Amino acid sequence: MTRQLKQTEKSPQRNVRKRRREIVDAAARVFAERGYHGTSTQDIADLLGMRQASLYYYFDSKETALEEVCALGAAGFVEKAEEIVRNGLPAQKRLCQLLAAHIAPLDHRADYTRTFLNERKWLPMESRRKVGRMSRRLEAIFERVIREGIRNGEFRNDLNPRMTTLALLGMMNAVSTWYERESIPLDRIAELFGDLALNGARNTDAD
Amino acid sequence: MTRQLKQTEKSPQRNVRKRRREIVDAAARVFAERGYHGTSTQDIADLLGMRQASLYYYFDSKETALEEVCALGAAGFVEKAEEIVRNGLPAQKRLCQLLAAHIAPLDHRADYTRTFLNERKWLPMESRRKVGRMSRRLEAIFERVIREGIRNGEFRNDLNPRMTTLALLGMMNAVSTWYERESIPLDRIAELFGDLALNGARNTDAD
DNA sequence: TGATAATTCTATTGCACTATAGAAAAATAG
DNA sequence: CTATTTTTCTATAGTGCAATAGAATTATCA
Repeated sequence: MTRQLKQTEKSPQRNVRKRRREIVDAAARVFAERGYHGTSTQDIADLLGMRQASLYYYFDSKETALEEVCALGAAGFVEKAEEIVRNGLPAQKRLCQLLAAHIAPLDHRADYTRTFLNERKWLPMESRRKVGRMSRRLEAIFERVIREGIRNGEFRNDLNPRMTTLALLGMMNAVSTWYERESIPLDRIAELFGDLALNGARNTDAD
Repeated sequence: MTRQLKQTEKSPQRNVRKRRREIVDAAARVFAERGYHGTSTQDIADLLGMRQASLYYYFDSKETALEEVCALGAAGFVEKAEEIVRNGLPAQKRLCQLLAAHIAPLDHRADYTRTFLNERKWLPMESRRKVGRMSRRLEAIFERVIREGIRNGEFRNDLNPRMTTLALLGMMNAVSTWYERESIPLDRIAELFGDLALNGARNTDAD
């Protein structure tokens, strides 16, 4: 009896997990659309056809839902990047892969990534620091690839790894703000951005 | 008498304009800090040491204050750019000047530019379209300089002017999110970003 | 089926917020 | 000094919101 109860409390049933995830999905959608402060828990419930108060069976607070959305959003960026950084390819190639991998979730996980990018600043201290650490992990990956490229001569040795990282991430993150308006496929964006980052705009054929 | 009254209504006294501007300044500050939906009119009043209701002597609504902040924020970006685009210098030089001019207000008008960049999406239709037009004017300036650079051979002819513009603006706008943390002067950022945009990361001295 | 647990519901509390009304106070002008 | 205008104030209406309490419903399982 005690065991049964404990198990129920500690590891929620499959159905609870599933429903919880549906709610997080809905939250991500409205948070991305109207911002955290601009959405009411009623908005989330409406999207699911359930009552506002019923949400509190799954979440302690609106803030908790934001934490979950942001954590998933951040994870979507970091996971693939950690794979790429270790794959042993040339730094140029890895950098392009990092750019492509960073753009991808801006599309197929748009609600999560947009919420992570724009709304994480409203998280309470503790969880804000947590997603902050994930951000820094991602930045460190970019910096590491750039440093390795400089060391082995693929990249210019006067490159500032930190600023280059921030420039590239800013360039990529902004995609989420305009790519719905601009009719251009994501892989083409990745291609063009990779080329711009590696070669710049200047025409080197000129005399 | 009628003349006197009309004058009072149509062109507010110097003091009214001045006080109005103080309120807009305060609004910009809290909007930038806590977001539009995250700030109350009480927050704005607190910053000025006045009563919340007194704000309504100068503004019809919180929304009106946001409109004014965003309009000023947008103007700060466009004005200098329109000067630069016509100055007849080589496209490479003009592009670097555009980048530097775009970074500048992110510092000395930080509250206005951050509010413009992050909060304009909450504006009502009409004024959102108005600041949208200003954004497009700025983008058009970047695109024009890039096209001119391609035509005269300064830039690679396979450059995509639209995507390059969006890449560069994204890169620059992101500065507002991190430059307070990173201890690096703005002119150095402009220098590094200009160099990256023109020359890319690749080491062209390598064999 | 009937008992127990899981899930969703109705109803409500209490608070924070925008905006308005009109009085009070301060500034300005005759 | 008095009258008038400008500015700020107090007080409050009205709304929307997050969160809680506890009843009703639905699912699970012996």
